[in-house]
Amino acid sequence: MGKKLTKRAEDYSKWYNELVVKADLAENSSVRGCMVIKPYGYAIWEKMQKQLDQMFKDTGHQNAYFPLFVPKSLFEAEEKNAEGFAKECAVVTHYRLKNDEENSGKLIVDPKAKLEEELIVRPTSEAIIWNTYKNWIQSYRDLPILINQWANVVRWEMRTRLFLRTAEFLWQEGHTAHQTKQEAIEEAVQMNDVYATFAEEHMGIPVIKGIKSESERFAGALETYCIEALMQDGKALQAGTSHFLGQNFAKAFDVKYTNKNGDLDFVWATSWGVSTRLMGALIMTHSDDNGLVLPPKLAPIQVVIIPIFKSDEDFNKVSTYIEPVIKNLQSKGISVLFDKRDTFKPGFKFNEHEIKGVPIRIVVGSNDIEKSSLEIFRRDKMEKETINIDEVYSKVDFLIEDIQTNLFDKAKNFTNSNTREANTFKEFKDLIDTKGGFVSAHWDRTKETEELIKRETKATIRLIPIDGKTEKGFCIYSKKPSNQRVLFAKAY
RNA sequence: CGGGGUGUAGCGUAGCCCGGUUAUCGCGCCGCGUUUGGGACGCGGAGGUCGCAGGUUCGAAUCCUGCCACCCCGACCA
Repeated sequence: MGKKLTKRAEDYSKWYNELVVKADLAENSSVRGCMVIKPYGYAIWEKMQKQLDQMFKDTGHQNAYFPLFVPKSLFEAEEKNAEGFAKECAVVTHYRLKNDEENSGKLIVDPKAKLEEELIVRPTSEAIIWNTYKNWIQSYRDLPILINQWANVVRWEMRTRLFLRTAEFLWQEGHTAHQTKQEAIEEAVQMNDVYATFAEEHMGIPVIKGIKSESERFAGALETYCIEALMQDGKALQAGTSHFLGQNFAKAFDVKYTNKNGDLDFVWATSWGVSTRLMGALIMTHSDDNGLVLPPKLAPIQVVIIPIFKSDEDFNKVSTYIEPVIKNLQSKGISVLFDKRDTFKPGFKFNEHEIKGVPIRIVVGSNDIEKSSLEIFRRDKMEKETINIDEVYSKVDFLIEDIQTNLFDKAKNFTNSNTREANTFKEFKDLIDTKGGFVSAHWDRTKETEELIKRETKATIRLIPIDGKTEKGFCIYSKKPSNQRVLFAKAY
């Protein structure tokens, strides 16, 4: 582990990368575009998984698992979806290797083992799932189907970035089938709300809820709901999406049910997902130049206790002094690490846990035993104080709450103060170029204008706000009338 | 797929233009000792097919050819 992290102003993406590696979250793999998620990073992902999963269960969903491979014929069934993903698919063409006779010890693909039909490694599972649902659905009594899958998917991206865009990533994808259009739309909106709640209350990341413009919409969807968050470098990150798929997939896979009147009808569908990209959002939202900052709800270690000792005798005294505190905190469900390693000096440990974003640190030594005290430190504000050992329980309870709230509030303020209105194209360009952040502006709702603005400024429409107020105005680019502002930003 | 760049120890690098001792330095790693309330220090040590293949040469990390990999900027994207 090196010294301080690079200042983020110099080069944000370098800073981000270095942080991910130093905080021991993940590293680039030797496999093209893929990453290795290290135990500490995975522990955070597991906490996110567990909490999200509970929210899915609370809204009536169940987990299931579907195949990794999608036969090409199924994949191409829903044309728009297939077209949207075609350029980034890994394809399995053979099922066997054999010894290379000209090059001993090496293997080659056996040309005799060519598959009749190629298998696509899922970039998303709509096709394979809808092909399965076809057999599950006959009557209105079979509906709704509310299923979620935790899985890995592969998208062969040209350029990759740890957590934000890797060739393989972990995610959850919900796929639901409903009797009515209304019910499906409500489901899609509900799950987008679940994502927003999770982002804000668990991750401490303020998000804006909205609808994607047609060109940013998921391939095969009629409507894409999304949450967007603003990162510390002023760029936006799509944190989650929920799609109303209409009857597109039902029609493509011929999924019909008999309704109460005895008529055949296509079902209505939704799909929704969040991925390990959320880890990227977490890192970029809260981190500072001292490293990662974790909200207590997602921190694998909430409290680290560092003993100061010179000898075994010292250690035993400190250990006896602090043991009841550890037991008590753990009994309340708080995860505590007693860092008793004698192979590292205290100063090293302080820094290590700061880089890893541990929310609370407690330091105890023989000085404290005499005074019945201990030192307690909060990572978010980098503040420490010495308190009486009896106060530690109420203090920890308070800090766990307070750090969670403080992180959200801080990020919320940042987002608010980096969301600005533009009324002319010149103003717009200025804001995008010099300040970044979200820019709220009128748009004429045409693809053409959206494309031209993107080409000239690199900013895209992140979303059409759901709670956005209507307001008469004129498109900043075409000057045609508009009745609602939309949010633009440069995005990841 | 277009434009640019880089491959030297686990990581970061010097040397390459102008070929010539045992391939440089820092971090990290191992051993011993002293240290331990904010990233310790001293001494000793281990670790290299200089991306791969071929060529030129008495001699190649260095020059030439081909290949491969990765990075950055575009296009694509959760």
